[in-house]
Amino acid sequence: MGQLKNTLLNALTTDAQHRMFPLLQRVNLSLGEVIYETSEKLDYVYFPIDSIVSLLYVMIDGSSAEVSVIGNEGVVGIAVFMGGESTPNRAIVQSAGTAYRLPACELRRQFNSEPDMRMLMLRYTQSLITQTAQTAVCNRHHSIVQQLSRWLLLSIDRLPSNNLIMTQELIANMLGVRREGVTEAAGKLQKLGVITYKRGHISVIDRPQLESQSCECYEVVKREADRLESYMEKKT
Amino acid sequence: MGQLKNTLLNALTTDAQHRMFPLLQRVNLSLGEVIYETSEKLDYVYFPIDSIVSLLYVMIDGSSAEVSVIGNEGVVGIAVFMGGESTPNRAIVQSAGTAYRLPACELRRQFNSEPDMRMLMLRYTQSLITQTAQTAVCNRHHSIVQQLSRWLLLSIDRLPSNNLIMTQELIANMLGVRREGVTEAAGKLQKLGVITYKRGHISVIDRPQLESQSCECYEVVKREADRLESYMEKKT
DNA sequence: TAAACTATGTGTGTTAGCGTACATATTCGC
DNA sequence: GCGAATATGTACGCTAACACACATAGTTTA
Repeated sequence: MGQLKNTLLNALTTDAQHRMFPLLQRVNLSLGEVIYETSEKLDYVYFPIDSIVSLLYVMIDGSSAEVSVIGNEGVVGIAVFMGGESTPNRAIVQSAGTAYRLPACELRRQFNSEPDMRMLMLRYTQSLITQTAQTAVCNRHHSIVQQLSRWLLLSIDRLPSNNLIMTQELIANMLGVRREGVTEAAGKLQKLGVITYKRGHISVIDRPQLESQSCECYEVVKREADRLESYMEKKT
Repeated sequence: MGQLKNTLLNALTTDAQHRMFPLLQRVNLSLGEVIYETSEKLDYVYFPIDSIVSLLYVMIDGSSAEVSVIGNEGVVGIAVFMGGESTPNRAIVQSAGTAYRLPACELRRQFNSEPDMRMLMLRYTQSLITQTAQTAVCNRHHSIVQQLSRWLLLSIDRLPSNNLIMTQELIANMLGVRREGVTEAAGKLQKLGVITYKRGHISVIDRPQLESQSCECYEVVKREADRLESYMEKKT
């Protein structure tokens, strides 16, 4: 079995990959597409390849905040095997691209019957929890510049290049701040020579400096994700 | 088997309870006790009876924030079965009381071998994730009064009475705000006749009004926890 | 190429929460 | 009961982010 371009799928045993492959469907995800809505029952799960999906909590008054980001290191739809079947959040495509789609029932079946598959999914879930928890702390303590930096790092880590297609308005929705706040923060980063941007396009040109502008939250999440991923070396 | 006074243990099949009971040890947890430290390997898990445990993320500079609360509806130490063995947070006793303690390896064993046990633990984990995520949103958008109200509700839901033993200093650590901010917010709630407090003791005297002072976050988390709990009706 | 739309920039006043400093009140140890 | 330790109250200036208003600059459509 060749590279499946998604860390979780790659970590499966060759056997499991063979079982899985015929069930996977490659689909395109377009920017802004809502994969599932708050409390909606999930019919499919998605393993991003080069797309990024954000999990957003949306309040009654419409204000929102991202609680986690999922790229080719993960899977969208953990509620399927966690037993709840839905979650009170929205999953929205933050960066257009492709993903493998799998019927929810198939994942659930394999999760229940295959211990390896289960461990894989649970370890990933734990790293997702860490990300969410760190977001909570970050929202409490850090400035918009720090959070924007963290967010950009999380994004480019999940993309093949350092460019992302994303308006400041959308970033503001993710971070749960005003669009003007993002304009200001992005302006600062640009003045520092860390990024350049123009109308819907952002390029990171100095990653080390971006890391230094970010808070420790990025590092904590990354380190924990790496630690958990290191358990998941491929077996055959 | 009588009532075990912890929702999760109660939801086990009678068989499972019989297996479990000899392994459980009733322990006292004192206020402020650290159950486990950041990235510390877990030797035991704890099922609170009338105690409350907070999961805190602590930053390098010492500032902190609570990401979830665990009472007799849950278990402290999910990392044991999620596969990571540790998490980058601290678990600290927020309200003194008792808990059942179980060796980590026992829980892990039963989690892997007993599908019922597994589903139970995973559903609970999902509700914990919801709580963490909602905390992230709440930290972003809501005032100290709202957050304090939410926090008080979460606490008294897990206690037998409406009184809690807790200094404003500790609450401030949980919420990740200044102690003075808590003093001010608590003063407002007292002036409104919602709570009374004196030196380390807080009493909720008008719960409905406390709910109206809180943000929607409390409701969202509670509803989701109830939904997930409703799956876990005891089987025999 | 003009008009409509979308994205970004900028300014002004407001406010919640912060940091700091210190005062007062309550409880504990001896 | 007295001093030390701990908990709470209050005040002042400061700052980041807010809400709102509007200007400018690209991009799409007709």
